[in-house]
Amino acid sequence: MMTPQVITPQQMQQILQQQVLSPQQLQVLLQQQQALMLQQQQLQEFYKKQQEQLQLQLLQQHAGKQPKEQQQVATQQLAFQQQLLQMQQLQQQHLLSLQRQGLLTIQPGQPALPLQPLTQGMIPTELQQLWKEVTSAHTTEETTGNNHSSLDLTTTCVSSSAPSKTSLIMNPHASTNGQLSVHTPKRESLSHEEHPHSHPLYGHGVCKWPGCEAVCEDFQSFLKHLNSEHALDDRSTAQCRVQMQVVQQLELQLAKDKERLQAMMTHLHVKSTEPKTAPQPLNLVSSVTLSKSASEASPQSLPHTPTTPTAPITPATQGPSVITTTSMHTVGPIRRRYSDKYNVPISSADIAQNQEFYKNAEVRPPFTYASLIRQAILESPEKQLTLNEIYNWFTRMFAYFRRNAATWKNAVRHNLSLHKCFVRVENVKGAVWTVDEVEFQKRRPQKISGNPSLIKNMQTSHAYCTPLNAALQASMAENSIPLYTTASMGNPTLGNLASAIREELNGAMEHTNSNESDSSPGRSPLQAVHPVHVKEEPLDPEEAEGPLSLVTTANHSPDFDHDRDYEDEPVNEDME
DNA sequence: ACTCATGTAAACACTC
DNA sequence: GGAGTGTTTACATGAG
Repeated sequence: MMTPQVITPQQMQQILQQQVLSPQQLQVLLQQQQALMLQQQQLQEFYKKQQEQLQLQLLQQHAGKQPKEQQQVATQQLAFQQQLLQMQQLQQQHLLSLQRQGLLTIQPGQPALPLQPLTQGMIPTELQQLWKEVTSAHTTEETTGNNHSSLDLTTTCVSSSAPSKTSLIMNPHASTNGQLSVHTPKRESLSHEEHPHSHPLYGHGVCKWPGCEAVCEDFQSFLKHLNSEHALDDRSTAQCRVQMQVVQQLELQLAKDKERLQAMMTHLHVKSTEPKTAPQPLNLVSSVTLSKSASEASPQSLPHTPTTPTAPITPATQGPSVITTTSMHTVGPIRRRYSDKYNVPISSADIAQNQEFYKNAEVRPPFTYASLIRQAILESPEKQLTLNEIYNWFTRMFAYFRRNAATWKNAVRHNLSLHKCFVRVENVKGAVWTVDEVEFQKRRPQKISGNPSLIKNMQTSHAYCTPLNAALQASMAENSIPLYTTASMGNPTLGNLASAIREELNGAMEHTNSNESDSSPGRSPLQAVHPVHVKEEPLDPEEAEGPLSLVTTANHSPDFDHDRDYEDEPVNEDME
């Protein structure tokens, strides 16, 4: 019985998976928080009913010995209230956690943060179960007088009279999830003896007991606090039970997430490998490599990774053509927008694999023509290419550009002419195109929400920075740096890349500021060249080649003659 | 609503 | 004259 008022596991999944919440999703969450207020009222009613029911029971069964029973009832009620409070606090902690991660925003007026008398996220059924469980545990404890027996709530619940049925129903996880070995002070002490300076419940001078956050200056005081405030009692037991449920739910969510991820990857794998065993996609969410084993992660193959599994950002126009390359052949020239290209969350997946992926899969690369052109030029040994060489680079690097030549070639020419960052230079054997990095940097400040200069410099960085990788990095920067940060956690290579990128970013920032101070990459051929045609702002050759010094293009120079491969190979112009 | 970046199409001029 | 190259304009689209 999952009510929409609580943050359901599914929603938690989304939160955990997406890393980014759309405004709509945030809105939904906020609305849910508001709905929690209504839920609260229901809880209060339920609580009253429970009280009445209990009172009635007690009156009927134990008319005589009231004092003790009443005391017991009072204790139970207190425990229940504490239980509710604890649930509420836990939920708030979750919300706070989400907030800290930037996954959830809660408006100041929202009722989620201020403590409420009752839990906000519990549904009546759960509360009822908890209530029965707590009371049963309490009863058992009272009757047996044995504190230790209450440690295993599962057992005690079963042995208790009335609520045992519900407890059983409620405990399928508990039974497996560790016999509910409540964190007794004794146990805590043991654990801390093993690790004198670390305790799961102690950190940053604060007691991390759920909902506590008491300040403990040192570990000793924390232990005192732990033994005094969180001793074995109903409250602690209830809190423990709640925590158990939280963990169980999270585990459940994780399992579901994994399942979903597996399904996604399986699905994508089937399609992407359909035409040819295309290598890995470049921009799957990095979390894939984290959550899945290497063997499982292999099928990842979506170039345009949806931020959310349920709501891919890949537009409809791109959906089919992205993976099913066979469809591309029949589609022909498609006039479409790729405005999502910069919204694609791209992880720092294996560069070579990415390259291979686009080489083989007729997938539209999620990069602008300008970026690609620039990269083609920067990748060349002398940072200059003829138009035809640019064409060849496109066809060589992207299977996608082996079709619809008229369209994209026109686009390439259009971009070369349109953007000031591309400078045409007369060569002895004709004209070549170069990149003016300064202009290129000027070109895109608005698109980048983060740091505009990052992209640029990221793109110009690294010897192993293939064109794809550069574009990937740009995309990463335009989306969220943490993406490749997380990726680095799971992959040493990626980690190196990530750190290298960070270094590069730092250096590049300075570089950008100080600008043209760096030396030119030594393009000797160009020195004998006069820029015959320069758009609007004349640039002397040095300026044109200036900021490229970061780029070391050793990678592709040897096989640059591969251009001929596609040169000789007539480009398929089937769309015309 | 507006601006901007981008993609696509097309017309045109120029050169080889 | 045709192909390739380069420029320019126009329009559509999506994002901010």
